Amino acid sequence: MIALNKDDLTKKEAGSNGIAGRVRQANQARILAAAEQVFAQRGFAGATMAEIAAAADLPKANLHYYFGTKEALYLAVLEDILALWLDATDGIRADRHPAVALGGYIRAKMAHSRTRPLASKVFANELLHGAPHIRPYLALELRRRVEDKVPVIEGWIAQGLMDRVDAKHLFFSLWAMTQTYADFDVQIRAVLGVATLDEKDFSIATETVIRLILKGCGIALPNTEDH
Amino acid sequence: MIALNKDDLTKKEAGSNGIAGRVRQANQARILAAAEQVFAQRGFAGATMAEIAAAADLPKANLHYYFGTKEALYLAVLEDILALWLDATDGIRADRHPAVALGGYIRAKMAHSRTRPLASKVFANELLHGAPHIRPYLALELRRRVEDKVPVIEGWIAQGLMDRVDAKHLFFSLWAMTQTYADFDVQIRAVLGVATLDEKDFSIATETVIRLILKGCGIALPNTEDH
DNA sequence: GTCTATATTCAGATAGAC
DNA sequence: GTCTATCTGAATATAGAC
Repeated sequence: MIALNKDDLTKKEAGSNGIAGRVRQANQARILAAAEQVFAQRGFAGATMAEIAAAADLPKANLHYYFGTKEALYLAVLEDILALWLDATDGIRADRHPAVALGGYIRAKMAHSRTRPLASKVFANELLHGAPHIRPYLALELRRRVEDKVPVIEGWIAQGLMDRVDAKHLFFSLWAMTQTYADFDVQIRAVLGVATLDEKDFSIATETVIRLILKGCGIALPNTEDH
Repeated sequence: MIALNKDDLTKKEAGSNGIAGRVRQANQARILAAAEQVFAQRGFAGATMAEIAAAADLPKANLHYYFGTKEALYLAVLEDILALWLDATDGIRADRHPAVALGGYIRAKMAHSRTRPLASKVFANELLHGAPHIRPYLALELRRRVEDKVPVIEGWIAQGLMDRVDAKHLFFSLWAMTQTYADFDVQIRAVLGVATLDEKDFSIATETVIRLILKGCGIALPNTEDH
């Protein structure tokens, strides 16, 4: 399919944004997906451009052409992940009952661990080694996001909807309990004696975490069943 | 202090186990400590023998003389950590009240995160990348250890001392909640807005986790205050 | 825009002097 | 037993043909 029709060429700057732009987008997406996989498995230092190129089924020089350096490619992967990361907290709002909001948050984070384990691992690896590439982001964006949610939790406490629990440490526990199923899945699989974590394993995990957290925070089920 | 007195030489095989043996032990310990630090910060792939040597304040060739290869040194570090790891579960026994046993376990794991964060990070990094060096250990020793503790939890449930909670997933949550304070401390420090986690931070963290877990499992305080 | 062939850098490992 | 100097292999990056 090398031939291209007229419609494709009607786009402005067709030479770089038309067909070629599509090839570019497709190649970049393939490289990013391959890079996420290799960085998740090997870490930043352990990953090689050759392995990423092989996973993307493209020549090595292609990666440098699109992303310049290994570090720039890594940053591009991290950026995708970070955008994804913050969205999950959206459901934590003062107008919701804490059982619905926190239960939904746990479900979302667990679904995340199941569907995007590689993203979680890349992020975990970055944190584990002191977050050299995203420290500013943590201190600004993540911190602000948590600061936004703390008053919501404290509002629920003031309304008597839950116990007096330190909101920030509650988040640390939530992140840890849910992300461990992606980051440290080898350990979980070894203890459970299974080759892979299936839907049922995640279902039990999700219900266990929700139960521990909701009951642990003294949150009763809401009257209306609107979740 | 090159000269050595007669007493030192009276030891059997003095040449390799006497003074020299002590130097050997001291050097090996220094190398292991330096290696733990560098492996924790950089991961296995990111760590270099040169950096470990610099941290140990010894020439690079010395490391190869004592441990042969980088991988052998890494395995020696992991072995030390693994021995330490299993001991913490010792307090989980059927003859204890779950509030005492699990509360004590959480305290022990939290103390661990505070005093040996580097060990925790080396272990976390190994798990994160699929545990290539310790997979057999996980499937045998760790799994057996958990299998030993599951009946203890289920005994407490049968006695009505706690809710019906999946014992294995309870362990996954406990490990995650406590180790996150060592492994992902950058994230926690960023959100809390502090440069280092001090005793007070760990105190709040410990009480929060104990509260969440004990209440989350429906565990009431025991009658006798023997902890 | 794409890719082969190569330059450069750097880390793991060791030979051999002390 | 210890360490300097060096070898060897591998990985990032790029020059230049197509």
